[in-house]
Amino acid sequence: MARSTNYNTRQRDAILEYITSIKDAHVTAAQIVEYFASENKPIGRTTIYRHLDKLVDDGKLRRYVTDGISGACYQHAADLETCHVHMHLKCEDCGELQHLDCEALDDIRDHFLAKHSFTVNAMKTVLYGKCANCSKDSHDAP
Amino acid sequence: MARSTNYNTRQRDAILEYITSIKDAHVTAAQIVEYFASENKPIGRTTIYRHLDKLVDDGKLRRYVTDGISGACYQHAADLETCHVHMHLKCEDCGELQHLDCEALDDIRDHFLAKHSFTVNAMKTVLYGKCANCSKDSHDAP
DNA sequence: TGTAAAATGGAACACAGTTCCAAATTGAAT
DNA sequence: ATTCAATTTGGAACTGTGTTCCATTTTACA
Repeated sequence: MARSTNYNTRQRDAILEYITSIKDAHVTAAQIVEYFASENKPIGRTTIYRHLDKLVDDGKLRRYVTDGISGACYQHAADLETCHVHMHLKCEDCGELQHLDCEALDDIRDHFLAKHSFTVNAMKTVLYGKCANCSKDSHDAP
Repeated sequence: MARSTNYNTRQRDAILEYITSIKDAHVTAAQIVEYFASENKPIGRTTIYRHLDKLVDDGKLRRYVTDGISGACYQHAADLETCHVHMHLKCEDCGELQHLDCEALDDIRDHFLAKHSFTVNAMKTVLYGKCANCSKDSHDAP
C-alpha cells in the first residue's frame, strides 16, 4: 500500500545539495560520481542516474545536452528561476558555453509556436556558432 | 616520397555517392554501415568513420549532432547549398527531426550577431521542444 | 521485531565513436 | 611481371555515457 510519507532518501538530498552548492554552473553525472567518491561517500553510478532522473522529473533540476560528445549537464532549478529561462550559446571553436538571457527569447518562442506549432524548450536548446572572440580571430587568420 | 596522384579510394567515393543519393535527408554512420552490409559490400565501422571525417574535412559533407542519444548525422554539402540554410527542430517526445526553412531565421541570426556578437551556425543548431502532434497528445494524457 | 515497500549498487549490457595494429591493396619504379 | 613502400582497410579491444537486471540492504511503520 502507498506510504503517506516519503522514504528518507539521504543520497538524493546529498546530490541535490551538492548541485545547489555549484552556483551558476553545470555539472555532469560523471562529475557527481567523482565528487562523492572523492568525499569518501561513494554513490553508485546507477543510483546517481536514478536520482538525477527523479530530480529532473520533480522539477528540482534541469537537464540539458550541450553536444553529443560530453554527457548531459544538470543545474539546480532554483538557479534557473533567479535567472531567466535562457538558451545556451556554444562556440564551435573555443567550446565555451554561455548563458543567453535575453527578452528576445520570448519572441523566438512565440514565433515557433505561432508559425510552426513547435513548442521550443529553451533550456534544452543550444545554439551553435562563433563567439565574439573567435569570430574576431578568424578575421586574423592568413 | 609524396605521390602525385591520390590512391583510388573507391570506398570513399561509394560512401559519398550513397549519401548524395539520399536527397534532402540525414544519414548516420550506423545507417551507412548497415546500407553497405545489406548491399553485400560491407565496409568496416572504422573505415566508415575515417572516410566520413575526411569528407567533412574536405567540405563534401556536413556533420551535425542532433542530440546526445542518437549519433551524428551527415548530409551532402551540395544538398545544403541548393536548399536554404535552415535549422532543425527536434521533438523531444517522438524524436522526429524536421527541417525549418523560414525567413525568420535571418532575423534570429541578425539579432544574435547584433546584440550578442554571436554568429549562429544555423545548420548545426537544433531547437528542442515538442512538435505539433506531441504537444497535442500531452493534453490528452490522464 | 517483523515485513513489505523502497533504495542501493554491482554486473552486464547498449551504443557511438576511437585507437591500435596486422593484413590487404595500390601505384609506380625496376 | 616482380617488387616494395605508402596507403587503405577492418577486426579487436577500448572509452565514455547511459541503461537494464537483479540481489542485497535500508527504511517506515505496524
